[in-house]
Amino acid sequence: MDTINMDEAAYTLKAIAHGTRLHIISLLTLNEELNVSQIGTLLQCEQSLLSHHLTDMRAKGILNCKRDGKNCYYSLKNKHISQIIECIKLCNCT
Amino acid sequence: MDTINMDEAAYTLKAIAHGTRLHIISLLTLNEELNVSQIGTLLQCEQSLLSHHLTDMRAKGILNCKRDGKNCYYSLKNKHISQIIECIKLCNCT
DNA sequence: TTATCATATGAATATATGTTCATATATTTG
DNA sequence: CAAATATATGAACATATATTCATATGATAA
Repeated sequence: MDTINMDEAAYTLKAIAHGTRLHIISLLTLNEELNVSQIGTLLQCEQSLLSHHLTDMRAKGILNCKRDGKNCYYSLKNKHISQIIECIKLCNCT
Repeated sequence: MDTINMDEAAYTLKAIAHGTRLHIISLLTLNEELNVSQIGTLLQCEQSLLSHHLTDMRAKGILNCKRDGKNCYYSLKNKHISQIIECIKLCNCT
């Protein structure tokens, strides 16, 4: 309940409060890991923009990244994050 | 999983992705309803700023408001929203 | 070893969000 | 009705976030 925790929670929420980013989380909930091109194709998102999103989400502790040859595979750092989407949908359906 | 739902979810998330706003939700999780002055005291938040937050959260469907005399009592429109704080804390503790 | 593919980076710009301050409105009380 | 109290509003400003574009880096293959 203290302010500091709320700010930390807000920091994480801000990192995901965006349609494209939630979509990325959704894809990585279903797929364990995907490379940037795969995500780009699935999301119809331009390369550079997607890269910025991924880099930022990684910097903020939402995603993991591992390189394999030319490709970079992203995955969820903590799967609990997926629940947020479910939770919000419940809120939006009232 | 479709984009439109993600944008809707993002809209709601953006409305709460802020330390003060999460704190408001936390207070209203514990208290059912509180008036603006009470929230202001508990949060140590300046009147006008708090009012902007409350008005916006109301406009975006997070809060309900009912006037009783000079006071306005705010409450959560959908209690599911409280879970988000729990959920995020789990994510931040890894 | 250069051409190609996958991804990242940085600067510029556009847009959205948060904060402050002054002032307005609504309600109650004297 | 005038004063006091509770809350809201709007404009100005500050700051953060998103998007685009050009270019860089890293890795593989020809």
